[in-house]
Formats: sequence, C-alpha cells, structure tokens
Amino acid sequence: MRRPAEVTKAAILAAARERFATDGYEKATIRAIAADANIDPSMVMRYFGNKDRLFAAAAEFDLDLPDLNATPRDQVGTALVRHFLTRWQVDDALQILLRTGVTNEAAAERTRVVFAAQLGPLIIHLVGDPGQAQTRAALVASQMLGMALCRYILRFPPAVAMSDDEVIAWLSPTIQNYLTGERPDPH
Amino acid sequence: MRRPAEVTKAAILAAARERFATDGYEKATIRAIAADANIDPSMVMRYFGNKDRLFAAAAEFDLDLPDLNATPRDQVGTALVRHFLTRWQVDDALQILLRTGVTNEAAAERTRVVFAAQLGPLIIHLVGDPGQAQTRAALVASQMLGMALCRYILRFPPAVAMSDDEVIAWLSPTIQNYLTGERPDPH
DNA sequence: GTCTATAATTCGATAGAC
DNA sequence: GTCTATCGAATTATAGAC
Repeated sequence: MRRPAEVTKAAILAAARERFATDGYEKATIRAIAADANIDPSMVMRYFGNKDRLFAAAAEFDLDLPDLNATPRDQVGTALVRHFLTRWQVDDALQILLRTGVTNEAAAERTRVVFAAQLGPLIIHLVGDPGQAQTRAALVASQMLGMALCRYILRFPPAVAMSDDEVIAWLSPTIQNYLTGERPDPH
Repeated sequence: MRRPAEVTKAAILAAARERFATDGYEKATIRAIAADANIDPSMVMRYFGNKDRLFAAAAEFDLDLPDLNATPRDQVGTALVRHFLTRWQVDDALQILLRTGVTNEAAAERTRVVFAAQLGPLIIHLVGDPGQAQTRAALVASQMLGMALCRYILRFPPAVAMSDDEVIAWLSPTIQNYLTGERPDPH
C-alpha cells in the first residue's frame, strides 16, 4: 500500500518518540520503532539515514515555557513548577531527554542545548546578570529534573504517592528561591 | 596463569562497577568488562552466572550516610549536602545507580531499595512520623540526585562550573527545609 | 514507496579441552 | 582456573527487485 511520505514520516517519528521515552537510546531499536509504526524497518533508514539522525529528528523540542514576566514576581516559582509538572504529562519530551541523555552523549548534548536555550533566557529577564542567570537555570533544572527522575523514571513510592498539589507546595519555595532569592555567599 | 578465585572475582567486580558507571546497563558488555579485568569473558559467566547477577553483585551499596542526630538540628541540611557531594567523588555508587536505573528496571529497583533503606530511617529520627519521613526523603533524593544528574551525568556547563561551596550554599537551605521545615499545605 | 534478502557485527551464553 | 570454539539471537545498515 502506498502512502504519502509525510504520513509515513510522521508515523515513524511518533513511534520513535514513544520508544526513546520508554526504552532509552540503546534499547529503542529501529526494528521495534518500525513495528510500532506498522512499516518496514528499511523505511526508517530511507527517511532518516541512520539511528542518530532519527533521534535528532525525534528530539526537537519546545519546552513551551511560560512568560515569567507576565506573572507576579513572587509567584514565578509556583508558575514554573506547575508548568513543568503539566509539561511532563503533555508529551514525551522531558522523558525522552532524561532517558536518553543519561547513556548517550549526543542525547545529553541535546538536553543541554534545550535547557540552555529555553530556560536560560527566561531567567535573564528576572535576574539581569546573564552569568547569574545560567547558574540559577541550572539550579532550577536540577530540582525539576530530579523530581521528574524520582517520580516518573525511578518511581520512588513516596514520590509517586505525592499529589501534584503536594509537589507544587513543596517545590515552589525552592524554585522561587533559585529564581529570585538572594545569592548566598559560600565560605 | 592460575589466580585465586577471590582475586579474579574482585577484579571483575571492580571492572564491572566502572563500566556500569560510565556506560549504563546495556552498553556495559560482559566482554568489555572482562577485557578491562584482563580475563576471559567466560570467567565472568563462571563466577556470576549471568549479567543480571553480575550487576546485582556489583551494585551492593552502602551510602554511608552521616548520623544526623549527632549534628545540630539547624545544620542537618548542610551536613547532608556536603556528604552527598563528597560521596559522589569517593566511588561510583551513585553514578552506577543513576546511569543504570534510568533504563533498567532491576537497577531502578535497586536504587529504590538503597534510598528507602538508608535515607528513610535517617530522617525518621528527625521527623517522628514515618509516613512524613518517606515523603521528605523523596524530596531530598529529588534535589540531590537532580544536582548529580545535571553536574556529573548531563554535564550542564553552569552546573559543572559551580564550586562545591557554591553548590552547598545554594542547596543546603533547600535540603534543610525538606528535612525540618514546616509541612506546607497544598490548596 | 515498499519490501526481501542479506551483509557485517556484536551480544549473552554454553560446551568442553586442558 | 583458564581458555578456545561456537551457537543462536539480535542489531545497524546496504543492495536491489517490484
């Protein structure tokens, strides 16, 4: 049966995202992806060349972060935590970046770029100093990715048991501090 | 050349830990581990049966957490952050748990057990209520593992650039709050 | 666009000689 | 204890017919 290239390509990408999200880079095989998309494995090669380029195409993400300038300064923490929490459930973006970035260098680089390009600039407006902003972005990323890791990847029972509101209540002050808190002096 | 079983076994375990730490579960092949240990791959099978059991033997960890009862209550945050930071540099334990737990279910289970058995009880003494303690332990784990992830695994430039003292200065108040802070009410 | 066939590797695991 | 040889399965990737 003959399908237009766009349809087949989209089906492959959708299947690839699912596999990368649940299996990580190594275990997500081209054969399994092709089977999920109901096409021949050779079609994947035809459209994307090799596995690396398939991943590159499947891991093009927009975190779609909210405009923190539009929210009151004392509520940016809550806003960002809430966004990341819902973001996790909207699609597989964060799950893919986490599962693949841990064992594959190209995927790690992709994760670095996504966060640096999208989270960094968001915070510059809040802080002013660009150098400070990058540090604060890393702190925010560490807490948000860490919670995602414990809750959705490693599935720590107490982290899974927490309600979304509980997570928001606990993490918001932390993120708020990383975003707008006074810079602590190390000694 | 004939070596005592204990020596060979120890060499295999050391090589296995290194490989699991840097490559994750799937990419850490028995052949590569054997090569690192300068022995034949079949020896690995002889001593450990299969790859699963090799991992189980290599991932038996003691986080060696400090006794928080011996430290002033307002300094437990700093103490724990400092411990995790040095812990990361002492050996490959945390790196193994992170790199393998993300893509391998048995490894994830191991990570859950290690944290539940060693971090949980530590916090019970601080909180009293066991249910609360598990939640707080998960929060602590989320921030500590998240920072380790960004700094050592994904290697976010700003996270790598931070000094140990900077990390301690930023994370200590967060961990202190997760350990001893008032429980926020979600709404 | 779709598929078969297959090359070239690589992996975990086994059998058995010494 | 140590090694060779090898099996069976799975992988990425290519060539080419239709």
